[in-house]
Amino acid sequence: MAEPKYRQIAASLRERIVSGALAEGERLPTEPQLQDMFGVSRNTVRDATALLVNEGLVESVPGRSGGMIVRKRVTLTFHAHRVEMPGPTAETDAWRSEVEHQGYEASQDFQLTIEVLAADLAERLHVEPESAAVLRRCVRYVNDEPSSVQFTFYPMDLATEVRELLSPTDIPQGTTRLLASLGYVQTGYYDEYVSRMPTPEEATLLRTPPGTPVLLHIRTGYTKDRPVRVSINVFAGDRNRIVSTHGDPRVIAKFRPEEAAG
Amino acid sequence: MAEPKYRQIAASLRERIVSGALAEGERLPTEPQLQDMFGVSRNTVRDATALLVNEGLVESVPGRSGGMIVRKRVTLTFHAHRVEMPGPTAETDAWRSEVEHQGYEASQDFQLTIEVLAADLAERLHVEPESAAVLRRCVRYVNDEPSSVQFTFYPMDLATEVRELLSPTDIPQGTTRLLASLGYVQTGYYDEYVSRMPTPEEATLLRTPPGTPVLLHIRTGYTKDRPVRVSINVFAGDRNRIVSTHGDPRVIAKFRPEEAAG
DNA sequence: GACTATTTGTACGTATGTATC
DNA sequence: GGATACATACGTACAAATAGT
Repeated sequence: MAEPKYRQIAASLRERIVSGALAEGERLPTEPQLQDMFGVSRNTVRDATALLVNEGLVESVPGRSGGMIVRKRVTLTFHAHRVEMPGPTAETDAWRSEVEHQGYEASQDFQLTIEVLAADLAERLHVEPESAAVLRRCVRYVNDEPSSVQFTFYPMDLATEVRELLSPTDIPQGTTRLLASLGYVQTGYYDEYVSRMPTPEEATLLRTPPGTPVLLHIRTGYTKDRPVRVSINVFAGDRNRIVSTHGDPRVIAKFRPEEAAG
Repeated sequence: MAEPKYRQIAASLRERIVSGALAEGERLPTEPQLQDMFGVSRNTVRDATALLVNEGLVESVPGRSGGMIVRKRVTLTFHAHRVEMPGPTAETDAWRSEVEHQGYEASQDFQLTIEVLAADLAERLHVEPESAAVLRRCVRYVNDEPSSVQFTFYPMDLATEVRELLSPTDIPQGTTRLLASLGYVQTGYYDEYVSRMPTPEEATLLRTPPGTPVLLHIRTGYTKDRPVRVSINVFAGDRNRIVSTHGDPRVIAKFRPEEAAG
């Protein structure tokens, strides 16, 4: 057999989806219908649809008027450059204003804990592995749907200098600005971008359907003297993209005017 | 049933993997062994391992000494900031020197075609949809394994001005530098980062196992007068990360010395 | 090269459970 | 409750890939 039946069936359905013959939100034929159409058993049909689910193309909904549904995606744009580097462009609550500027409703859950640092995080912060750190965690919702989670780690010795970091509520002015006002001016940062499948915890938290990867943005911030924090943003890959601009701001404003606003 | 059997089995195996009890490259118990261990049918065992495969945790190898193997990942770092913005830091072949600096062997396949622009690309380039464009495509191999693909689109009218863009071979000095020497100096760019599951074509080209997402880096480059190109980098998510630094170079050099070199 | 043993892959059948309308 | 859809779980059989004899 050149190509297994279930792959042929998946290819046939995939073609109808990407070509637009099956639009977003539309239902695929039901399993019994697909059995008849392709002359195979139900299990073989399910092997085919499982492939599409894991590609993130369709989502299954049980029940009378359920079925395999072509997934739609509303993409929120997250501007990596707008949040940092103190100055006139830094905003009170950068993420919230981003979301609202794009016409959505923003909310977040904040939580503070003290954690033992994993080796890779300790390395980024230039502290001993197993050191303690303050973790400020923020689950972010767009239109009441979880969209991303941010984990920001501060070395413990910094938190003892800047006691506000231990405040168990969101800091309205932003921690970057707070630290700057106390002499910890961020003069540079190191950004990493990674894509992988979510852990089960992340999938539950972000309510990602099977076949949805996460996009990680890991930012290490430095003053002129030391690393001051590591921030890990975990984005549901089907609902977010990250944008960053470089070079002459007038040029960007000319060709991406929507970026200059907000 | 609170939690389905196949999910319980997957959770049990997952725990042994993430805890390190099952190290990278090691084999999971075989299907018959798992049937005995958990007292379930082979199909149920396969449902469990399929979950792990789609999470990118394990990979299946058929055959006598095959099995389900815990995946290992060698991560190549791609520096987004080192490639662009003409100046003393721009290198002859930025990607190649990156890879070799990290101790791997680099090679690439180059191909030039003329394409009709899709709507989203035409928008980025500020040209009419369905316009023609030059596509310079580069498949990049690390240690002879495909690692990423780069698609760079130049508007057709620019290619008629800069005929070298139509050369069907790699331009050693780099197209950014070539364009700059002809007066098309890149003064800014717009970066987008996206994570999604690969299309079957991408999965074949990059030889990604099931459960591996791709990481997309889309860069639109501008002179002071116009967009001059869109470059789409498709990275196999299990083998690549993208890094970008901002702010005072001395600070970065102090805390990430490995970034200053190479 | 032929053969065998082991392991995963494909494909079928059946039965029952759960969610939704 | 009844109808319809997907989800779970069992069983069976044979195919394909791989390593060793």
